[in-house]
Amino acid sequence: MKGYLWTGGDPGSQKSLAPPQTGRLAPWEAIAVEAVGNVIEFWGFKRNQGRVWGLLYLRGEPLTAGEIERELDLSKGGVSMLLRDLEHWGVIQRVRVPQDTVWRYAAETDLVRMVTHVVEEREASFVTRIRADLSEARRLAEGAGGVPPEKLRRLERMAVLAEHVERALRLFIKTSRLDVGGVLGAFRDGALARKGER
Amino acid sequence: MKGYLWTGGDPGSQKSLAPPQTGRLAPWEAIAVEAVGNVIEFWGFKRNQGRVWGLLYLRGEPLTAGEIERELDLSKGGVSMLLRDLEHWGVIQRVRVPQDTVWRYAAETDLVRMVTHVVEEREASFVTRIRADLSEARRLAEGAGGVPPEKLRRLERMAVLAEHVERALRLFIKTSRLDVGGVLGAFRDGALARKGER
DNA sequence: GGTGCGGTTCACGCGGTCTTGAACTATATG
DNA sequence: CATATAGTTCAAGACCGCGTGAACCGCACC
Repeated sequence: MKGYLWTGGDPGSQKSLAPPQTGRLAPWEAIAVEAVGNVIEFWGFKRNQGRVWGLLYLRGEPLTAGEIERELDLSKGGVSMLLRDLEHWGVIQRVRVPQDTVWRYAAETDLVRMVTHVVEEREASFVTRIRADLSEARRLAEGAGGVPPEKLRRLERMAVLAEHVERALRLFIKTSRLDVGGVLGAFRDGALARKGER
Repeated sequence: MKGYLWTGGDPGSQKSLAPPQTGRLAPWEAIAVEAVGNVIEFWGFKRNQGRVWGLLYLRGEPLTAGEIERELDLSKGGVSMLLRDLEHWGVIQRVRVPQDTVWRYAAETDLVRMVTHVVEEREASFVTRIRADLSEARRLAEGAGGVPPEKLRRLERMAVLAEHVERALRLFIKTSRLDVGGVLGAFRDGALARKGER
């Protein structure tokens, strides 16, 4: 389950060094983190990737893998992999505190941009694949001979449909991007006074 | 209970190639059917639901459950359930051929409408859920006291983000609908004399 | 060197989803 | 009524993705 972080020492000797409270998440934190988890899962990523990002974002300050592991009740290995993915996608950042040796992780604020980016890529390749399949089918059908022309027409219509769906999708991604551009302004962290940036 | 008479179109097309030539799918059919399966799965439905619809659409004439079972190599029970779902969503139609006792199933042409509809429903309830969670978290956090105001602001920003995403989504669904409206015109079957009601 | 700890990798197992196949219902036919 | 065939339901099992936890790596400090 959890633990494994604790294996070495007795629980009593918690280093006062880092974590203020080793306790669980505050209820409101738990709810918010869970919400992010749901969203991210909905978009086709792993739920825990969302939870990790959510925690990092809510806390605002960089956390260590160990802290994340404890707060979200994940395994050491799991946290490692999740962090790797998130960093790879550029939605979290690995930071080093001056005279500390451990890595800490901080949330980038453009989660959304990353999501749209990855989704876009996924979508695009997927859609092209579909269209390729459909035209392949059409080629075969035409070459085969003996295929009633009205069936060919059906195939053709499917291809048209696919194209239209593709267009709608691209449009969505674009608008989502733009729409989110506005959000990022408000969303972007940093100076409290800074508003309406970009 | 449900179902309509198959006031079938031109008998000529029916007998030419239609007779239970129950071999395997033609290669081009297989490819096309598979493509539909992929699409539908991508949208969060079962792959086989897409394959069944695709087959029915390509064939253009109503097929029996047995034929579907054979062509797509599915189990009897599975076909039954798949057909039930598809019919329930209104993307296939149950038809009865005059002096025959078995049910046959024909593809409606508005697969896309159904997809956007179901997706819309799913999306909508999902998004509202998320927003409810976030405001709940915010309520709790405010009530708890001792929560740094800047954390409250983070929560708030997440809620804003959620709203924006929601807006983008609705927009997508709407445009997709419209976009597809055009498609349906071309997509709608003209080859067979079909009683289009709805 | 050795010990401790942060970090990574990966085989295994759990949990959830989809499919199967058999039991069962319903309906027609002689 | 017996028989056959279409259709439905559901428990059992195949399948697959994810997270776990142990083994492993590497660095720091003693």
